[in-house]
Amino acid sequence: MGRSPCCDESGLKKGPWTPEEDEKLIKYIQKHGHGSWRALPKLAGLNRCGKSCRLRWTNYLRPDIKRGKFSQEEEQTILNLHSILGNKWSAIATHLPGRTDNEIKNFWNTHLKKKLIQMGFDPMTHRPRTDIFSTLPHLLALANLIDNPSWEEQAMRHLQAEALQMARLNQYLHTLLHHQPPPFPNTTTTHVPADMSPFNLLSHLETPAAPPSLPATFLQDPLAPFSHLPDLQAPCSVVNDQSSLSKGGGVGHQGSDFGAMENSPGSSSPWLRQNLSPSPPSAAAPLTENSITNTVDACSTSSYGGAQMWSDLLDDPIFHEIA
DNA sequence: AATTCAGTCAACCGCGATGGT
DNA sequence: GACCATCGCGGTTGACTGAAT
Repeated sequence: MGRSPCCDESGLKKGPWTPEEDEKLIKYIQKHGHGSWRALPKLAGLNRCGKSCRLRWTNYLRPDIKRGKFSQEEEQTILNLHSILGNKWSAIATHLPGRTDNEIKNFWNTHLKKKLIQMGFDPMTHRPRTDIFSTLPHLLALANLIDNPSWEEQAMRHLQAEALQMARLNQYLHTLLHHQPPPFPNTTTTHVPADMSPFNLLSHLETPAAPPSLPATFLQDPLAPFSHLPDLQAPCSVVNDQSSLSKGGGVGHQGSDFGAMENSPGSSSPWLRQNLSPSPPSAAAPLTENSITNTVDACSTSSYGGAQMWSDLLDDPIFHEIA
């Protein structure tokens, strides 16, 4: 339980590593493996603490480390995983081969976080921000509407776009419900069919077909269909499954992801995903009146994050003003 | 050319978790 | 069960670099 004293020891070198130190560390680990990190520096002839050696190896010297810019795919994967896992950088890193948790964390803090903020999303919850600053885009949009002679048309488009999000959310929930959850004897070792992965399900949301109404039992207790699953609260099984997501979606997640979807701050990732997609919502297939009605009914009563989105929307005076 | 500023990223720090005795 | 050593994680810092002034 106690803290490691290694970094408190005086006389040990700190700061940037020299090429000579790197070489010593690489040669030693290649020959002997790292074994005990605490013992390693002495054995390798380094005047560093074990912690520093471990960090240098795992974040920089490891042979399988991928360098260079993050691809669009990697960026999307990070966004998706962060919406579910939060700041679990090591867990996210297990789904991005060759990337370190430190690298992903830095990329998040320097790029993705800002990107989300600029788009009006809370980077922690992945949901539209409701504070004073985030209403600015709304205000600007409203100003445009007032200035524009065809504001009714724009308002209708705005409403359609919002409703489209709800329709997709509804469809997503429906898809979740209609996949029979497999028996999970053990959450850490069991794989689920590919389609059970929330990310694979997300990919089904391309077409906003008229979503069916949700069963009343679901509206009362959305988690009930999954109540037999062990450990609904813990999203950590994602961490244990090294095979999913980044490897092309061939293998899915474990069942506890449902718990993660429900309990994690980022349960509105479909919403975010749509908003980050290159094509604007209004470019998608038209909504039917029925789908909008169903969506509003479902989302306003379910406990899924979408309900909160909807209630946020209803609480938004600007939304009312436009409507 | 010098200075300032902002962005990036390697490295450090502190804490909790884990495993051994 | 208590204690201790070690590991691993996430937050933060600070050096470095390139762009802007």
